[in-house]
Amino acid sequence: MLTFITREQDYALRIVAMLAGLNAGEHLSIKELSNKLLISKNFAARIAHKLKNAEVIGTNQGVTGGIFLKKDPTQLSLYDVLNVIGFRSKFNQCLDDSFDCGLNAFCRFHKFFDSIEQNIYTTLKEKKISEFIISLNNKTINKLEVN
Amino acid sequence: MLTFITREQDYALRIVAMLAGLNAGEHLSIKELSNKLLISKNFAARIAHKLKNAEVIGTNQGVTGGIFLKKDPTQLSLYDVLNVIGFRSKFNQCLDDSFDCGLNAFCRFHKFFDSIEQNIYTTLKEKKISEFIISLNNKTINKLEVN
DNA sequence: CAAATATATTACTTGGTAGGTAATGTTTAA
DNA sequence: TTAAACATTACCTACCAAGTAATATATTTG
Repeated sequence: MLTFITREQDYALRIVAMLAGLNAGEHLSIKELSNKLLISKNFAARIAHKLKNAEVIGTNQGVTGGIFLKKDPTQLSLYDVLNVIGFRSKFNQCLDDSFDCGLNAFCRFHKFFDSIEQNIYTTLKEKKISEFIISLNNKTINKLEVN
Repeated sequence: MLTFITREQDYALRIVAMLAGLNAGEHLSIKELSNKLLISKNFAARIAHKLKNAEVIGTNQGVTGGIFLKKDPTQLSLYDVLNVIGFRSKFNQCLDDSFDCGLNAFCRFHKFFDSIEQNIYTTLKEKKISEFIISLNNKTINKLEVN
């Protein structure tokens, strides 16, 4: 099954959405986050590292360490987060710059696919993380949490 | 790079769009189609076979054989064609029925992704092949054609 | 200062599959 | 009969999403 966003990108969104629910000055360990969000700790750590490099989150090392949101969640779009994880999905391969399909720009499919893709990207840029906050104490997690 | 539609599905659209440009009673050989549309002959034949099984196209065997559109192109949607080639793309894996993401239906990302996906599918069902006809003699093909 | 526990970083594995190739059969017009 | 069309299936293979593993480094705390 093809998807437009990867698991890794999806996880990044979840992580940021949960950090957005913290109060100022608070942080969360990757261990706790990964348990709550059902992501492997190693995978979550790698994602966190990318988010840190992009300065979307900040990190504290050491025994009481953790990660926290660095950007304003009302200004941080879903696209911004996806982009950190290498978002480069295309609706159709012909929309990729490096792709020469042989049928030139007069192809009507090309134009149509392009308009769909632009709608998607526009929407992802409009929607901000603040609209998707995941509460630490929410009851929506239905799997056993490991301590 | 992730895409929402596969090469094979894209090729199927092109083939049907070119057949839609024929006059009643005309047909085209797979060899000629595959040359015009820059698809390998074997690959095109496999796609044509699927389209025939779904009764989207008809075929004539033998030395003067070829394939032709069987459905009314003003009624045949892009979705119809894609579906023949196993279209089951999802915007995000969490939208797949068989996927349990652990965060339940209250997840706001899920609802948001679902709305995007519904928009895409609705659009693909609304758009008909007749809007995308590829002319046999068009000048949009810029690669050398093999005989 | 040593132990515990956090993040940092990179290397490796693996399962699935998109995309294409190859080979052989069957049909039909000339 | 032969050439050329479609029919059908088997196979290949390169890529990569997704996850695992291992080790290094930082920091608090008793």
